[in-house]
Amino acid sequence: MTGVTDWSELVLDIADDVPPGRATTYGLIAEVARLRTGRGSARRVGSVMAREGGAVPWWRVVRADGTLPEHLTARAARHYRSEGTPLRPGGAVDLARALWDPLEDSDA
DNA sequence: GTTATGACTATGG
DNA sequence: GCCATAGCCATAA
Repeated sequence: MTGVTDWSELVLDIADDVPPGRATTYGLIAEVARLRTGRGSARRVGSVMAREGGAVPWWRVVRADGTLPEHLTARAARHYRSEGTPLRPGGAVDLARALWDPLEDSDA
């Protein structure tokens, strides 16, 4: 068991597990959170990240299309470059190569 | 109680 | 590819 008590803590815990050079999506985190707590939505994940995302590698959590909101792209791009995250033209994360599935890794 | 809002997503034109 | 719409669900006013 994880010892996680709050829903938001679970989201942050998953985000913290994303390995460098990879990324996951709001939707996937929401899916895992829903399996483990019975509720959750991508929108809710975004709310948590907006509030407490500063405590985790937030740039590894992207939208379903690999992008982030405009105000975060510049900062995220710097991290991607230093981590070697595969990108697509335009600066979005290349999810075809970089996607990390929390469901796959969650058995650990 | 209802409305508006948000680091979302899927679908259809 | 872009834009609009509809679902989504917790929070704040």
